[in-house]
Amino acid sequence: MSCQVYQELIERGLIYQSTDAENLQKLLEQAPQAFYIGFDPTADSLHVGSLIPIIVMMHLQRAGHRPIAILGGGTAMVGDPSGKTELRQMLTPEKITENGRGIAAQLARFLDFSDSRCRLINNADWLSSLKYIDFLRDIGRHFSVNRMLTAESYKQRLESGLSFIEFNYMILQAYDFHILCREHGCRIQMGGQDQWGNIVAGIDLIRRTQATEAYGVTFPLLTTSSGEKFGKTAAGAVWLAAERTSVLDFYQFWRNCEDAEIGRLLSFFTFLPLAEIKRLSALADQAINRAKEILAYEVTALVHGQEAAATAFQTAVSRFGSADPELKIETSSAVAAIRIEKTLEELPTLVLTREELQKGLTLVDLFLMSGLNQSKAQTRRLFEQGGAYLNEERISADREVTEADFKEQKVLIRAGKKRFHQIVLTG
RNA sequence: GGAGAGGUUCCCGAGUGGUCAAAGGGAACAGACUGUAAAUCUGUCGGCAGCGCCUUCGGAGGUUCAAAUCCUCCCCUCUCCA
Repeated sequence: MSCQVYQELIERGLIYQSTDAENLQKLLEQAPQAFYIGFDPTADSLHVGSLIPIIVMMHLQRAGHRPIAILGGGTAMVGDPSGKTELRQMLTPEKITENGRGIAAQLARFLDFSDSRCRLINNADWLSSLKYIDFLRDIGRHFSVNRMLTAESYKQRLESGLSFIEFNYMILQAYDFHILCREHGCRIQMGGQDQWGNIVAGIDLIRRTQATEAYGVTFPLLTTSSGEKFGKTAAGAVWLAAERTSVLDFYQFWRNCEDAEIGRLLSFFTFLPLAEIKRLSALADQAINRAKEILAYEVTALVHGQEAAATAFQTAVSRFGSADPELKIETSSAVAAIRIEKTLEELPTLVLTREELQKGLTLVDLFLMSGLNQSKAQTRRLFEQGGAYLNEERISADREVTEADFKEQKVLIRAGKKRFHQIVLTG
């Protein structure tokens, strides 16, 4: 097993803070360790925000450690106040189970679940059957309310309001850690920066109940330059599921990152060697676009596979041009091997039948159906502002769409410079 | 339980009877400039069969020619007291 993982994680900037770094590193170097990260089943797909925990799990699993992904089926019934300004809406148990299935399927793409090398456990298994009085006596007595109130996550909420149910979240998460430590020998918990208080609470609990030293690690919180949460676009969150965010949109999300972010994003989200990342992120002016292509390709390949990533790359290149057509910039990324075929384009597509067309469709309808716009008013505005194109010709006013618009059964519509959709006619 | 403050369009936040689809800022979208970047500038930013209609200012009623603005009840949040 590799002894360097912890160091590697630090160098990649993936570690924001940790308890007792020295001993934690020793622990990781001595023997394979079980560690856990929790995932909230708030949707049936993960989004790019969950990618950091996943990547860290991959790093550690590759180094021989045993990841445990905890599906927060039990804790989702309560709602974590950390990093949130108000009470989250509660999910039904059915929805949580359903979402859990989707998340489990996605995790399987990143982690090796064979021979119990990675486990997925739902904390509802032990949380939902808890007896209140027993729990208070066995676990609750170990918690000091005075101490809990000093947690940063609660401090914020003390100003805006915190309900008792949320106040209990920390205890439940600590209890998860306690159970995992006892039942699975898991002594390390990791999570986002906002999880620090919850993690430390678990460590304290384990020390008291099991006289065992446990460790915690948090990841940095990624934000955009304007302080927004990373991974949000006009269309909403960037999802890992292709049905929710098309592969091309996913690729473009990374391709359009800011210059200043490229180094961090490469080291967080790709497995390229650090030396290479350093070199790529030092590229100046237009050359930095190659680094963005590499980033976009690598992350897309990780999430959607090499083939889909290559297609997205070629589509983008044939649309916008290549950042490094002569391949002058060295990289170990597989993107370097992709031959650029001028005509290859696979755009998000909407299939339309002849009957539908003959019933009468306007340009506005087309933009709406493609999902490029949310309302007719929004689409008309786009037309007025000169941001709408049909087959690369600017649309100045709405009109009926006819078969004459279709070339080889296809039309291309475009909103702004970067958003495309293709409509294919059948039947 | 008592006293006070408050719930406004994606977010923050003005608005106390008509001129309010609701100031201002942020985010977002489009255009210009560029490198599919940043910054900047300009425009837009509830919906619809577009100069008119419909829905919106915590919820339900009411007063009025007319309500986000007044009244009643209810729900929720905060502060202080018990």
